Amino acid sequence: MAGHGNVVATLKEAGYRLTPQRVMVLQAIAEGGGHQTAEAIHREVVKTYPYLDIATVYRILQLLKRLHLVTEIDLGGDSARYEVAEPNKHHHMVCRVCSRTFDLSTSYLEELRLRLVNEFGFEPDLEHFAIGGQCAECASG
Amino acid sequence: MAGHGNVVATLKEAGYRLTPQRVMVLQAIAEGGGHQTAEAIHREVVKTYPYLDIATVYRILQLLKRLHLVTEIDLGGDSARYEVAEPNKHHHMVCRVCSRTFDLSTSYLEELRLRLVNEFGFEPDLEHFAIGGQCAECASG
DNA sequence: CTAGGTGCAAAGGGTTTGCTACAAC
DNA sequence: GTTGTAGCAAACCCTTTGCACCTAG
Repeated sequence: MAGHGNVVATLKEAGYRLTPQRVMVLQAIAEGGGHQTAEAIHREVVKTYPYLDIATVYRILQLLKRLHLVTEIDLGGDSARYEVAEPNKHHHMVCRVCSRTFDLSTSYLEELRLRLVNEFGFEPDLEHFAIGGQCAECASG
Repeated sequence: MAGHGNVVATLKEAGYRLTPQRVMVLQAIAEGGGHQTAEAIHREVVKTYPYLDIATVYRILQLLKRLHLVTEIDLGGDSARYEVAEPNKHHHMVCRVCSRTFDLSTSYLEELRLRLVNEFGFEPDLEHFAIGGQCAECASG
């Protein structure tokens, strides 16, 4: 897998250490494909490194979230799920007043999508999505 | 407040008892206005009836949810919030294959709205919302 | 009367935190 | 050598559950 160089670079630039645990967690998220729970990630890594603690997984996930390397999807009921962040994929919020557009990470709509699929079996088209509304500046001004 | 008759009727029809606790919880939700947590509801009722247990609040909320009298909104991070269900207000899912439309409770988009407001200060226009996609039947058929 | 509901207390599950030893740099 | 991290265990928070008593119908 290429692209891991980015992760390493991002970690180092931010002054974080590249530990085996972080590499393994990152691999597990990437290889797992979809949206995985912290527990699933832990279960996967433990196969090859039995000492990894679930608390460490949570700390790493927080870190990766903060660095925008992974995205958290949390529907409330069960545990949160994590996926590799795809920086290019996003939707838009369009202000009806000033017409400016703001990026909106796919994860926001991913939560909605997951619920529609799970609860209704309805697979929404969310490819080119834009939400109209009023931005913070125009609302306060 | 009129409309409480509906609630009483719904409870009785379903074979449930009308207890003071249920009335008080329902009142607290209605009067609280927005989306309240179980703890906030409990805090409110306890002012006039100090014996109400938080577990009872949760049990009543589950019941009201099951009867579609209140709606649960759960963003994952903090505790779930509850609001009176407004049966008339809903959005639509439109199947791109069969063109049928399916009702979508406002609570689904309410979660999205809350996140956009909280995290970006962006107030989305979600009045007449329709989501395109493919329904369960057309996806399996 | 009698099923269903409440209060109390304790358990549960996911997530976070304090601390000491350890490893990346 | 420093300082951030991992492992461990315990705490945390919200929510659920078991059980004996009580109350709405």
